This record gives sequence, structure tokens and C-alpha cells, in this order.
Amino acid sequence: MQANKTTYHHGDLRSALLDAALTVINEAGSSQLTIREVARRAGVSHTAPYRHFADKDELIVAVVEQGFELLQQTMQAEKDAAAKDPISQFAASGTAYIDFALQHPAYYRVMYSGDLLTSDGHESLQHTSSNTFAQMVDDITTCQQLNIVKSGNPALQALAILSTVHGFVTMVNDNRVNALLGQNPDINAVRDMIMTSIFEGLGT
Amino acid sequence: MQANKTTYHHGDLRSALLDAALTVINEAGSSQLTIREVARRAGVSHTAPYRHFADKDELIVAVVEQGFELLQQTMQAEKDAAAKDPISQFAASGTAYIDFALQHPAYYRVMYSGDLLTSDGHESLQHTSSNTFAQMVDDITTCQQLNIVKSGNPALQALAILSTVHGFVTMVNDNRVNALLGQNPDINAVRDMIMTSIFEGLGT
DNA sequence: GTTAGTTGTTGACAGTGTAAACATTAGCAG
DNA sequence: CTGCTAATGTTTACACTGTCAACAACTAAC
Repeated sequence: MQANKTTYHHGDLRSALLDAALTVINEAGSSQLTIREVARRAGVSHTAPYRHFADKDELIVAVVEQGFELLQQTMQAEKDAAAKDPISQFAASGTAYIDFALQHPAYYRVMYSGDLLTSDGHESLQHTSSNTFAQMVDDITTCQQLNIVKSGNPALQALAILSTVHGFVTMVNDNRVNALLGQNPDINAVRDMIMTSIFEGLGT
Repeated sequence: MQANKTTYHHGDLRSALLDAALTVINEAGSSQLTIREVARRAGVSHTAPYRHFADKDELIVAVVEQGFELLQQTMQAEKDAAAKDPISQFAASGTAYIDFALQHPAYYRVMYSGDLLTSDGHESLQHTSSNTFAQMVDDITTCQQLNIVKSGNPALQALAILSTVHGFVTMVNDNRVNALLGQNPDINAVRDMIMTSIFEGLGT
């Protein structure tokens, strides 16, 4: 069952392909991802991936699904580790989201590169993405009832926050923050400042 | 000199190629952009584009440059049309930026798709992008001196705003706002709410 | 242990980016 | 107007890609 190159069957080719795909994306960006290159890295013929994925899209979708799982685990872990008051929980989610995006730029890029969530047939992805959002809306609603977040449409508030966070990590990962701020800014400090301004915007 | 298919020389192939490229991107996304398809649409052999662009990247870069020019024109026009106080000017810039992104999703996507600003050799693009940012920082600094924007590092404030705006338009263009808010939200209303929350965050 | 299903390989085809050699034309010098 | 040269297009060719079909090796279940 182990991945031994002398055996005809690989043993766990599917996850080996997913690993290889992620590595390629890290090295050269998702636009450079090639089924044949992934197969090469897994030490397998160029059509072997077709036994596990119908086409290139499906391979990418599988990577994206893995990414969403990891994101949710990361957020849950941070929430478990944080204080149990709603504000701390909410802050933990936000920080975890940002940290995930910055620590796994390859995952984040594919997850939100746009060509996928938009296109048809990948409802499961939309579903996961919507769950995270629904969770945010719930948290905000709770905080509003406790009077620690100002009133207003919680979905719109969540959207504004998500916009800020998504925009920020996208710009960091695309190297634009470095380019704009110059001279290697302390990204964590910028992140905290962004989080602070979000909370200021939410306060009653 | 006119673009007549019966002549050997096209007359203005370069801009015909740029137009065709933009059309393709609009129809199928920039990942589907193909030199050969662009050539086909311009009614020309598949290597003709190489007389005008060294390679595919350079073609895309040319589209991006066009996009930045249009963006700057749009923003300038909005500022000229707005009241001359700093707040109105700043609001006009922001609204113009968002409207540009939403009205020209193809341009905006290529401009910030990440693979370009990051990669080497395209300093002119970084320059343009940095200019827009420097303008924002200036505007914020002016407002701070007038005491209508709270103190703080203006570059970081600008970055937070840019994050929000960029995140918002990216999510709209990737159809994620529709997916998250459901049932065809009024995007302009959402945009105004985002702008309002930005200004609330800036106020003294 | 035979057999059916699973997983991997080989070979083929159309489509892509791009380089080299060639063809046509526009623009200018005389 | 004539002829030359540089600019612009075309043809041909190659390596690479996604994907399909036919074949091979292995696994598991009867």
C-alpha cells in the first residue's frame, strides 16, 4: 500500500496528485498548473490522473475543497483557543481567516481565483463558502443583541468586513502591499490595524 | 489605411488585437485568452500578433495598460464633476474606482489578476498602480490637516480603504456577493453602504 | 484460481505558444 | 515614376498541453 515506485499501482495516487498540484501552484501560480506536470511529479504516466479526476477542473476543485476544509479547521481551532465572549470569538475567526490566507497563499488563490466559484457544477464549494458567511452573520446578530455591535443589516456588515479582509489578504498575496507600502512592512502589524479598524467600525 | 480584409496589411492590427483580447476576456475569462483566438477574431494568421507583441504576456500587459489609463480617466472625470472640497473629491475617487471595476469587469480582472503585477519586468504597471495609491495618501493627509479625518498613518488608512474597495469589487465581479446575499441585491445600495462605512471609519 | 473491476500505460489527435523562413506591401530616395 | 528597405503578414514546423481509446497489470471476490 505504500507509495513504492517499483509497484505498478501507486497506492495513494489521488492524494499524491493533490500534493503535487499544490506544490506546482505554490511554485508557479495556478495558471501554470498542468495535468502532465502533476503526473510527472507523482512519477506516473501523463494520463494516470484521469483515473482519479474527470478533467483538469475536477483536480483543481479537489484542491479547493481541501483548502476549504483546512480553513474551517483553522478557524475552529482558533475559536476554541480564544476566550468565549462573542467579541473574542469573532476576532479569533477573523484573525484565523487572515492567517490562513497568508500562510497558505496557494490554497487561498485557487479557492478564490474566481473562475471556479463562478462556473457551474461546483455547488458544494458555494455551499461551504456560504456556510462561513452565515456563521459571520450569526455572530454579528448575537453581538447586536448584546448591544456590543451597532444596529444595521448584519449581512451587509458581514459583507463589508469580508470585503476588507478578502481585499487585504489578496493584496498581500499578490505582493501589492509590499509594493505600495515599500520597504518590507510588518504584515502582522498591518493585519492588526485592519482588524482594529473593522472593530471600530462595528462598535456601538 | 482602413481595416479592409482584402488588403494584405491590416492597417491598425495592434488595436484590433487589443479589442479582440478584451472581448475574449469578457466572454470567457482571461484564462481562456489565446493568441490564436485573438488572431482569428482579427481575421489574421495566428502568428501575426507577434509583429506587435513579443509574446502572450506582452499582449495582456498592453490590455492592462489600457485599463489603467481608462481607470485614471474615469477617476479624473468624476473628480472634476464633483464639488471641490476634499471630502467630496475623495468620495468621487472612491465611487469612480468602484464603478469602473463594476462596469469593466474584464479590465479589472486582468489588471489585478495577480500573475502580472507580481511578475518581473512590468515596472510601468506597478508605477501606475502606485501613483493611484500615492494620490490617495495625499488626499488623506490633506483631510487630516483640515481635521476632517482622524490622525494615524495615512498610508495604512489608505491601505485599509483600498482593501475594502478591492475586496468588494472583486467579490461582486466573481459573483460572490450575489451568492452570499442572495436574490439579486441592489449592488449600488451595497456600494453606497460600503462607502459610508469607510467614511465613518475615517471621521474624527 | 479464475474472473471482473480497478488502476496505470501507450499512442493518438486537436489545440496551443512560439521561432524561422518566406511573401507582400508601404514609404521613401532618387 | 522606379526601385530599395523596413514593416507587416503568412506558412511551416516543433514542443507542449488536455483528453480519448485501446491495452496491460494488478487486486479482490467468488
